[in-house]
Amino acid sequence: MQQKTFTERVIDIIREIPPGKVATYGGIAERAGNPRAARQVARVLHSSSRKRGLPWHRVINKQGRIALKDQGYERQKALLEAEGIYLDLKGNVDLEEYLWNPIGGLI
DNA sequence: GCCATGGCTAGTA
DNA sequence: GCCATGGCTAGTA
Repeated sequence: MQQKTFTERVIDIIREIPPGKVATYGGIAERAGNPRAARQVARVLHSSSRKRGLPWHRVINKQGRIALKDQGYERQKALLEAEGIYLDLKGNVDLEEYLWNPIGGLI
């Protein structure tokens, strides 16, 4: 029986983030089994969100901010707003309101 | 093996 | 500083 790799678990988790909610790099890494592998989540997003069709835009940093810059920032912001997520003037998302809580959602 | 990568982050000066 | 991958290199058989 083959265990899933860290990367596979990360991908599965990202897939589960529901529309209108967001998750953080660190939070995803933690759920996937390694709280310190946040950068790994970023790498996965960068390398396979296109081919795997992941909802990459629903992943932001722990400060509630979009990590991308320039065009990437604009694209992500537009996609989040299209799902009803509000970003303030500084581009901050209120994690209290929008952070996905997988516990409640899976029970 | 070694090294770069990468959309991070906890914890200092 | 952290760390899971992928790619590339040296050094054996």
